[in-house]
Amino acid sequence: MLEDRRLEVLRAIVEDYVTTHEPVGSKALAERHNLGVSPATIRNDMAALEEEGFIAQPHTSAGRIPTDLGYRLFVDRISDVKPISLGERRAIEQFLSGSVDLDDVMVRTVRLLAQVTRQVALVQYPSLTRSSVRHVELIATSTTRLLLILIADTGRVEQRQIEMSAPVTEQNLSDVRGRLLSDVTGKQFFLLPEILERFTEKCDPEVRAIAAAVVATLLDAATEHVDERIVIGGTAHLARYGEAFPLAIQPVLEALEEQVVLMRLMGEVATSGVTVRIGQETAVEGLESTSVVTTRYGRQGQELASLGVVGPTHMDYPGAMRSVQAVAQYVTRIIEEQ
Amino acid sequence: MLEDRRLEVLRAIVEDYVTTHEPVGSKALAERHNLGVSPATIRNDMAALEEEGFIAQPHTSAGRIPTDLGYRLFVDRISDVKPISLGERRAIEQFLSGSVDLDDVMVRTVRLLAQVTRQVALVQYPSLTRSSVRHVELIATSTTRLLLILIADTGRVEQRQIEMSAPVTEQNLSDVRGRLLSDVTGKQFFLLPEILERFTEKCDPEVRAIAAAVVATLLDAATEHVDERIVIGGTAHLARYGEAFPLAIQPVLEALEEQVVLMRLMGEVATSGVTVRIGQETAVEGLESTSVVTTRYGRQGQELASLGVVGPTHMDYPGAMRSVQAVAQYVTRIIEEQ
DNA sequence: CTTGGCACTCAAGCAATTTGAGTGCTAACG
DNA sequence: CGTTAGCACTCAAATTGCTTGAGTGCCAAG
Repeated sequence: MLEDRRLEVLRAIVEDYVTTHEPVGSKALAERHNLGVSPATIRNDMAALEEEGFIAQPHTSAGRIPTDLGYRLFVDRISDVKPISLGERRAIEQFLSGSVDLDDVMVRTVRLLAQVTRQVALVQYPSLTRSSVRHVELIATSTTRLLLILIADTGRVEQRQIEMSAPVTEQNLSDVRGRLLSDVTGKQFFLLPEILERFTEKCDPEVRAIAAAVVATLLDAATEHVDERIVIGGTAHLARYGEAFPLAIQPVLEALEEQVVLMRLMGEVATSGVTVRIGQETAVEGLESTSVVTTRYGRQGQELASLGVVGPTHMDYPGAMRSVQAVAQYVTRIIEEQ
Repeated sequence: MLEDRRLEVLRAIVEDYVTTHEPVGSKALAERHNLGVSPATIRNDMAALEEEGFIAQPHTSAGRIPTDLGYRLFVDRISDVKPISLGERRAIEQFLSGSVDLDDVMVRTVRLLAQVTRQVALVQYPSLTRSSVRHVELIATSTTRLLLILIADTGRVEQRQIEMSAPVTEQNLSDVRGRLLSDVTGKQFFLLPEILERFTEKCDPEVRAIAAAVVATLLDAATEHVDERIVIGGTAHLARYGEAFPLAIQPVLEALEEQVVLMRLMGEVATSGVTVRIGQETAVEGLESTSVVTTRYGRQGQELASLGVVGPTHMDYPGAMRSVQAVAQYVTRIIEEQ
């Protein structure tokens, strides 16, 4: 009972602080939320919450603001994530429909997410390793130059140049292409190393050089740095929290330009549900005063990649979680159509 | 003679202001640059320069800062662009070499440019219209679904889905593919509408449906929104000019997220040499207090696209022009190897 | 356990004052 | 005529002292 009210007080503090961005005092709380008790009682609760580390005072004569721990508790136990409205569903659907290719889907998604959450949005390209080969194409662009094109069932396309030391005949190329196609089409990318292990040996001696080069390039293209493509959008929203806040934007922008950081943010995500990392939990230098809300997208049990938003720790968590989840659902659907 | 010294004074003011970011006074000028005259004389020159609109005073008791017009004069008549050092050449070369595909080249270039200029960098993908068809591939991913892949000689790849209402046989597809390949390979993209005008008619009646769909999609992919891909990097540098300056970063970030704005910045560029647009000259809302330094890249007379940097009007123009030009040269070289 | 009362703290805002960098003007100089 | 020293003047920015009031913690009464 008493515990319950304390949580209510914390919720009220978080909600108020998120909207006003100013420390909230006991009086303001009593007025704005009908907690049914006087400011003095709220002060007692606040003292307890502060003792437990959920809220803090910037200075003696100020109100309280939630700590990272406070936000954590709020997210875990207090907030309820409402489903998005029909209007929002429609808006998302409309925004994402009519994409011409995967790049287009990614760009639209990141814009959409940035717009609805009013935060910085991140969208990772569908993982190659987790998808299957739709098609492989092998083209001679000159007698000694080949172009290998990989197409995944997500619509993702990778291409690599191959330089051959000896000229290649169309006949030989066609031979390799045919074998390759029948071996790998429809297979999952992560199985390719195994599948192609004996590919070269099984070829006629005269095409072995080609086969070897192609297999090497293909495996390289299918595994190397391949899940690293991430699109960012909405960075302008960072500037909104002008300088008033401990959120200095330079380190944040810097962190978001680091591939390693992005990979960490998008990679370490629970396979189901929405992941929220608050402040220090991001474990990234420069993002100490931001929170990251992410989720995976792609068919259940076979998630392709992650998407999410980055914002100040005093963000609207329920709203962000809601939007991230909804967008992930729609992207999943769109990608499956590709 | 007298005119000469005035220009020297302007140069000194620009150089000092660019490094210190503070209004410069007559005394400081006399000390730091050996102009051979006393502060009083410099004051007279400054009064004249102010009269002509090249410099201004933020307030009565402050030094002078260059106006946009002042920077203009500085860029046009005063600054000399030194060639880059051997070390820098090496660094650029090393940074760009070893790219695996076009996307990689673009990403590396934008990072490089942002790093050396310490500004926001913009790099536009090579224009399709200005390049030629290296290869076209047409693949059935199901009986009624085709995938069209366009490969330009710049290494750029575009792909589109085609939905057919009736099933397509491999035979018919192969027929269309063969005709298409022999018609368009090696041709410049902007000639395609003309070249393919009668393509469908010339086909056998039974493949006309396919031909029509393919031609329509191909022309669409080759012309529609196709030069709009621009990569941005180094936005963190914007935050460096903290809030101290009239350069509020939010409008700048917002502008840089607008496709239309980017196109305008990258599009309206002289075909040769480095273009500098200062302050208002950018003609973009939100970029009034920034300057844009751009140049085209790609073989002379057949430039493929633009690249450049965006920074505060009080930027190091000679340095930026130098770097932009040097990077453009190297990118041209790299792209030709692709 | 709750609440009104009250003394206490301290950031933030305001006004008054000082400081000094930088200017424009004038008169003298070569 | 261009240059320069001298000097009065201006005004942003920094410093200081003061006031205000939001918000607190604690205590005693309900």
